[in-house]
Amino acid sequence: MFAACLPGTPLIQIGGKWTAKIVRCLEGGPRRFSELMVPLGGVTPKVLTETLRAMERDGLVTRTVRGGVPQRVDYALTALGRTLLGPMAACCDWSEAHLPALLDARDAHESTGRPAPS
Amino acid sequence: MFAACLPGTPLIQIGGKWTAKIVRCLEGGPRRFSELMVPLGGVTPKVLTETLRAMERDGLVTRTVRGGVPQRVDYALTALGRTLLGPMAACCDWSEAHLPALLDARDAHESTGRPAPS
DNA sequence: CTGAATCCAAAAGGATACTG
DNA sequence: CAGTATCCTTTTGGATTCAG
Repeated sequence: MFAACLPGTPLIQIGGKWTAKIVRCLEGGPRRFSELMVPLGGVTPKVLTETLRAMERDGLVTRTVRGGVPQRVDYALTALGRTLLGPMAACCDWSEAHLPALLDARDAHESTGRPAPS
Repeated sequence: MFAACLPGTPLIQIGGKWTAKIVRCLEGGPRRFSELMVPLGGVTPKVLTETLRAMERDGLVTRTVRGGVPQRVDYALTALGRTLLGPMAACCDWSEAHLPALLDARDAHESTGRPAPS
């Protein structure tokens, strides 16, 4: 979802489908596994685990196991992870401002360009 | 590569693997099909066509067929497409500043966390 | 030159069930 | 609660070939 679009380098894509939302969910402080599951809306534990592991590997989040009978694990942004908040905000601002226009264009194109796809 | 990460909306991903680089290639003005092929480094015509068609459908680029014996087609950013340059620059700045740190973290994690994956 | 057609491999994401 | 283990579907991107 987040492309490292340096002109001279091969294209690198950072993160998967859920990375952006996870970063925003962690913006306000550490969250538990289940506290991430719910607001993400329908992500499966397998995918959430994979994504969080990848982000941990990349130094974007920390994973803290806090024992106890109902096990508890906290995820939090690292300093590096917080540096993503800036560009992420730029993307969100763009979405709020221009995504409707993009979707309008998409609808319009489907109406004019291909009236009967049957 | 470009996630519309509004908190309340379902996640929408804008563009594919090459969208970011295409936008940057078009930043300086219209480009022809073959002028996009080369700097993108190894994209196949099929994928480039698909990506450009999607961007045209979304109102991000215009496609202008200029006849002639060697056929010529120009692609250019629309006003909407140019609004992407801002957030895109933020992403590129982030990449330049923090991508090395991310890759370092990735290497370090692979060394410490899993010494013998055989 | 531009791009459509076909076929294909890999990866991402998801459903479901089970474990410490 | 916080995952792990399997299996599966869909999507994406690519190689190759052919056409206007």
